[in-house]
Formats: sequence, C-alpha cells, structure tokens
Amino acid sequence: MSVHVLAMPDGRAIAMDSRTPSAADLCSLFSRQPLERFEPGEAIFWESDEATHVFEVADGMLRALRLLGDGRRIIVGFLGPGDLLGVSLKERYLYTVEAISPVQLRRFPRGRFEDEVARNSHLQEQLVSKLRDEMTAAQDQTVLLSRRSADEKLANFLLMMRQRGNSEHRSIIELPMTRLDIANYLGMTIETVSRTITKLANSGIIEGAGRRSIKILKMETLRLLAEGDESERWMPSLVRAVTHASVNA
Amino acid sequence: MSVHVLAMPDGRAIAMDSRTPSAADLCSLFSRQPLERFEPGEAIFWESDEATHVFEVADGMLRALRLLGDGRRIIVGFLGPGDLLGVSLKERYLYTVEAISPVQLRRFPRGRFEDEVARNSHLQEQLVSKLRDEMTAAQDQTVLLSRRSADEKLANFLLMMRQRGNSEHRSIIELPMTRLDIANYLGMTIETVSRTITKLANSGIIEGAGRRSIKILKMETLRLLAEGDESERWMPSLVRAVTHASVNA
DNA sequence: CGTTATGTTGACATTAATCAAGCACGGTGG
DNA sequence: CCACCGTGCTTGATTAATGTCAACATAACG
Repeated sequence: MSVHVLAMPDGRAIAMDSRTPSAADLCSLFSRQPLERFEPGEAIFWESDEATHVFEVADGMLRALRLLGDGRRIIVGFLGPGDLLGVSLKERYLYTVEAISPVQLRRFPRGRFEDEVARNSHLQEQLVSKLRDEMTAAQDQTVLLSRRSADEKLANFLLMMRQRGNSEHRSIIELPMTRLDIANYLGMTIETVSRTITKLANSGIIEGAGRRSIKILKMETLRLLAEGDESERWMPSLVRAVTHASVNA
Repeated sequence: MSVHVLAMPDGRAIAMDSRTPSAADLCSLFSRQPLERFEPGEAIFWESDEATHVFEVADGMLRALRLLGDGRRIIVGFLGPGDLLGVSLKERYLYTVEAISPVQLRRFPRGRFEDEVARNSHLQEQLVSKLRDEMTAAQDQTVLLSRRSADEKLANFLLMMRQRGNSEHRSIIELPMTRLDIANYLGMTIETVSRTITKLANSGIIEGAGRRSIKILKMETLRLLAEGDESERWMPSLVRAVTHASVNA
C-alpha cells in the first residue's frame, strides 16, 4: 500500500537530493492529495487534538498558537508555503493552527506518513533535516523573545518577515497577521507593537503602507537596531524632540 | 563496521532505553566510548564550531548558551544525564555547551553517527523521536519566556527543575546553576531572580536550603503561580505588609 | 451608510532594569 | 585554625520601559 512510493518508477525520484527540490521527497507524498482551502480565522486543527494528519502548506499564511489557562495567547510560529504541519508532534498536536490569509494545503494521513518514512531512509533523512530546521527556528524564537527592548524585538521580527517575503520588492514587507498576532508572537501588547511601529516610522526607518504592509527605508539602521544597538544614534534629534514632547507639525 | 552495534548481544542494551524497549538504541552507540570528564565552567564545544561529534551526557549538568553581538548571554537550555548533545544541528554547533557541575560524557564522531543512523531505521526512528522531544522542550521554553511576570517564570522554572531532580526528595530542588544562568534562561536580571526567590520564600511557598538548593513548602500554591494565577491571594497579609513596608522583626 | 473589527494614541500605574552598596560563603594562605 | 579575599548573591533606591485602561480613529463589512 505504501510500497508504490518506494518503487516509484518516476525518474525524478532518483534525481532527488536532500536539499534540492526532488521527486521522491517528502513533498511528493503530498503531491497527489487534493488541495483544501481555509478562510482567514479557520482552524486546521486544535492543540491537544489527536494527531491524525500531517499537512503541507501550498499557499497562504498560518499561525501556530497555544492558549494558556488564563486565556493568554502565545503564537509559537508563522507558517507559509512549503512548510509542513504536524511533523514535530507525537500523539497529539501541541498547538492550534489557524489560517491568517486564505490558505491552500494538502493533507496526508499520519499513520501512512509514518509508514512511508519508516520504509524509506531517504525520506527519514529528509524528515530529520526538516526537524532540525524546525529546531533552529524554535531556537531563533527563543533568542528573539530574550531580547530586551521592544524596538529590538520588532526590528528582528520585520527582518524575519522580510526573509519570507519572496517578492522582488525586498523593501516591502507584507504583514498578513494582525497586531495581536505580532504582539503574541513577540511577547508584548498590541499597544507596544503599535507604538514601536509608529516610533520607527517617525524616525524614518520604515514607512507604513496601509495597515498590512511596511516599507523599509533605512535597512542598515534597522539591522543595527535588530542587533541590539540601543544607542539612539539612529534617531534624528528632530524626531527625538517630536517623540518626547509632542511638538507636531 | 557498524553492524556490531545492531547485533550487539549485550543484555544491557535492551534495558537501556527509558521507554521503547529495543536492542540497538541510540544510547548503545555510546556505550563503548570512553568517559570524558569536564570541570565546572569548561566548554565541551563552542557555537559555530564545526560539528564534529555528538555526545551523550552520563553525569552532571550542562548549559547550552548563545552569545549575542553586544555580549548578552542567552541560555537556551540545561542538559543532564541521558541527554544527547549535537543531534539537532547541521554543519555547525548552534550554541556553546559548558559544564555547570562536574560532568562525565561520551563522545561519538558525527560522521559515523550519521552513518549508523542512516543504516538502521530503528535508530532513525529514535533520532526522530529525540528531535521531537527537543522540539517540545524548545516550545516549552518559548511559552516560558512569553509569560509576563517574574513570579510566573520562576515558578515554572522551579517546577521544571523539580521534574529533573530524580531523587526521592521531590520537594527539594537542586539548582547547580548560578543565578546568572537562571536569569539568562528566563530572560531577566540576576537581581530580579534574587528578589523573586526572596519573595517566594517570604510568602512561605519555598525555603532556601543553602545557595544551591530550594525546598518547596506549598506545592499547590507554586503550581497556581506557575499557571499565571497572579491574584495575590497566595500572599499572607502579614507578609504583604513586610514586603511593602519593610516592617522587619 | 451605519456597525464592528482593528489599530492608534494618551494618561497613568506597575514592573523590572539599572546603579550601587553590602553580605555570605568558599577557598587560600598565613 | 582563623583572617582575608573574591565571587556570587542579596538588598535598596531610582529610573526607564512596558503594561493597563480608556478614548478615539480608521478600515472592513454587511
């Protein structure tokens, strides 16, 4: 039943390497599955549900979140095209995943997924590699959350989102998630997120382009901020005055 | 060359793994390697070093840390007996690991490790399982760092350390690491760590037993705190007065 | 076009960081 | 064996940052 994958006569399968896109890789497991659509706000699965499927994101952006007893919401990651959902879990999902933008994804039964992987050491290698990537991402979020100032966190977040933004417009960052999502990801409040964005905009580092996208004006300054350069050299004195004393227009 | 591991007739090998009974588990790879000793403060390897070995901790406690450009120190985890070092990495170590207490561990060449695992799907399964455990731990730290108050973070930290403390004395928590380690793990300062411990002690929830160990007096209250129960009901009024008004003795 | 979500801004309260001093324990050497 | 010293820890005073509460603005949606 799963042998067809191992015995797959598809020539592309052979050409496959661990890193380069290839036919007999994890992704190919999903390629025959039908696309499913989810609207913004819809959940794909919930934390502590029995883990019945793994998923591959084809399009759109999702959030992975955990809810604490007292209602606090913690976003543990954002997911986009090419990401797999559910590989890092054991018996139960350890977070809820919801669509942020309209999402398309493919589903694969977990049991069969495990079987396929167990049978094909090449796939196992890929799975291990994928898990290592996830580990790296989790580590990065840990480092991000440990950073002290709101400026620093947000600067890092923007640079991270820029990395994903595959478009040619590398200076335009699309932020499909809400301020609440950002806040819950960075471990701060929506007000602080909003104020920090305003502050960066006032100092000419970024420019808001509608609610859900931001343009980077001074990449180098943003990078300095992200690295923890808190010496407010980056803030022009005029702007500093405005910020502190409300001397508008 | 690696088959001997698979065919290892050593009875202990079977009994070795904590959960999944198996003849040739990951741990058995290490069992023939010599023990190496490290003194407190000694580094086993450094962040961004070429990843030449994987390690298994036999005894002692270690810290995994990353240094930021401006000198900030982030502890991304503590490691104890049974933990593996280096499985979650790719070409280079992504953090420095140093001994906290006197440590004993076994080393295995990374290349051979990869080979063995690639050859034996049972080992691969175990590796995947290990990586998933690590992912869960990383997630937990993310949640921990997202928690707002110092009280809550520390309460969670204490409960976490209690889990590890394998001794029968479940109410005594050994803390071999320094306050700086704890602070860098929880994303706060040593002063705040110190004050928070003092505060918990004053409210009768814990009791310091020497600098490096703590006794839990009110487990339930600690659990409430850890869950984010900030309603200071847990703080006796007398203690509250002392804390706020310095009414000593 | 009114209604609701989401986002921004302001005033204020609270928490934790910072700066600074002193304490306590462990190790060393007299 | 005890005094000294250094490191790690605690405590205090102050400051800076972020959270909180509340009002308002703006975009989104029917």
